[in-house]
This record gives sequence, C-alpha cells and structure tokens, in this order.
Amino acid sequence: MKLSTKGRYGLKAMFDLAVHDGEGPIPLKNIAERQRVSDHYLEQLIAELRKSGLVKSVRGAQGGYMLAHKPSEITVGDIIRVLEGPLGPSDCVLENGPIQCNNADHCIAKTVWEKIQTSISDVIDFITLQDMLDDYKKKA
Amino acid sequence: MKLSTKGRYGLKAMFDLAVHDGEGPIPLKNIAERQRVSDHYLEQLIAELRKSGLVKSVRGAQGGYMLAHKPSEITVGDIIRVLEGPLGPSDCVLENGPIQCNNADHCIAKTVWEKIQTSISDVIDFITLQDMLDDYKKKA
DNA sequence: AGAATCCCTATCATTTTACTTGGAATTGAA
DNA sequence: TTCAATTCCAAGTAAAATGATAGGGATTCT
Repeated sequence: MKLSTKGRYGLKAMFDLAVHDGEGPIPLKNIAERQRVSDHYLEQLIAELRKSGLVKSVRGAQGGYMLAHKPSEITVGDIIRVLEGPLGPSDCVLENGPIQCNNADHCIAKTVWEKIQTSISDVIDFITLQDMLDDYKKKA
Repeated sequence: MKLSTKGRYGLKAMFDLAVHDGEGPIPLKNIAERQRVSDHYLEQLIAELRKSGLVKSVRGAQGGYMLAHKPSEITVGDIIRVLEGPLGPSDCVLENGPIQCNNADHCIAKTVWEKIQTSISDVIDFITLQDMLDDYKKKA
C-alpha cells in the first residue's frame, strides 16, 4: 500500500514546475537536481505527464518543461493517476474498468475496498498544486 | 497503490473465520476452498495472523483456526497492518518509524502523503469484522 | 557550428509477488 | 495403536514490477 517512486517523484517534479510557473521553460536537469532524483529516470516520468497533457515542453537549447495549466487546475490526483495507473486497493474496485472476482455479488471485502478508494480519491482530487504552493509560502 | 494479495486474501480469510465464529476450529482447507485461494499460500498468511495474535490454532485432526477475539474487537486495519506492514503512501510518513528524506523540513509533498495516510487509517481502523458481518447479513 | 536540451528505445540488476514443494510434528478417531 | 487429518516450518522459484542506466537521434538557441 505504498506509492512507487513514479508517483512520488512525479508529484515533486510537478510541484517544482508550479513553484517556477511563469518563468518560461524549466530544464529537466534543474528539476532533477533540486528534487535529487535521477534525471534520466525523471525524463521517463515527465514524458508520461507530457503525453497526458499535464505539462508542455519546449525543445532545443533553452528549452524545458512548463505546466500546461494553472496550478489551481491541476490536482494531485491528476498526477498520481497518470503515473501510477488507475487507483484502487483491489482490482475489483479499479477506477476505470474494475475486474470482477468470481463471487463479486456477495463479496463483503469489496465494500471495504470501495470505502478505502473513496477516501483516497477525496483527498487527492481535492488538493491542487496551488494549494501546495500556498502551504509552501505559508511555511517560508 | 494497490494492496497485495496478502492483505486481500487475509481479510477474506478473517471474514470467513468471523462468519464461522463459535463453531470451533475451522480447517484452513475449508477457508481456502470457500475463498478460492491457494491453501498453501494462505497457510503462510494465516501463520502471520496467528503470530500477531489475531487468530488461534488447534493442531491435529479436527483442528483448524479460530478468531482470537470477538469480531467486534478486530478491525480491518489490524489485519492489513499485520500482512502488509506499516501503512503509508511514502516512506517519510510510515506509521512506525518514518524514514526522513533529505529535505524533510520543507517537503510539501509530505503533507499530501500525511493526508492520504490519515484518510486510509480513518477507514480501516473504523471497520470491524462485526461491521462486515452485519453488512453481510443485511445483504442476504 | 556547437551546445543545450528534449525525445525515444532498449537493457538490466534487484526486489517483490505469489505462489509451489516437501516434509515434520501433533492429535483425534477407528 | 495406527492412521488420517491437520497445523507448522523451511526452501525454492517463475514472473512481474521497480528503479534505474545507456546510448543516441532530433530540435533549437546562440
């Protein structure tokens, strides 16, 4: 029941982009250095974020990455779902296309998984990058 | 962000024991058959549940397993924590002994992980096997 | 022209997962 | 007292996931 580094590094990188929002393209190398993660690995993660439309890229020298939307319009859930796949503690409650087990009708565990999933969604879909920025500024 | 089969099979097995609570020792084989999981694999899981004091065992012929406490005194959280280890979406918010990252002081992601963890704990520590039994009877 | 940067594909070591195998020890019942 | 049912225990193992690394092509600014 842990997120992989994908989700964790990904959120850090996206928050980094939010901090530098409006400063033009941010090179991946800078993000990787600040967040202390392998830049080649982060490249793979940010590629997925780009393909899913959460970040924009500018190629060539002086290029880099930018948020594709305002920080207030990107939730933690958006990021985590792209990188970790559909959410859900069990396959039978997977967000898009649950896989039913053989005794789905009277599986009581399922209702437990549903409650867990709902509670996680409620948290991650509610927090935006802007919220994190506000927290950050309050701390500093 | 999924539970492994340990947590999932484990909860099913414990619920099965709850359904048959008071009927004396239930052989592992029966549980495995009803829940359709490998009995040898379930054996390993139930061994951990026994060592942690959630179930009792009776050896020999006509032996089997029983809940060590009343269904109302065993929560889903008790079971999942035994089988999945300490809860937490990231190492820096692990329940017992978090591992701090290098910039823990101003890591904003951490507050997100904390909120996720709290919401999961709130769910799984609140639901008991008795609650699941009540749900089950209501459905049938 | 050249440096900086994104983009893409492949490979790989390690760990985790989800079992399987094989058998020893215990105990109720015939 | 024997036998079958059962728990208990220790290894082994195939497949997948994780967390990278390696190498090079394409693009664009200076």
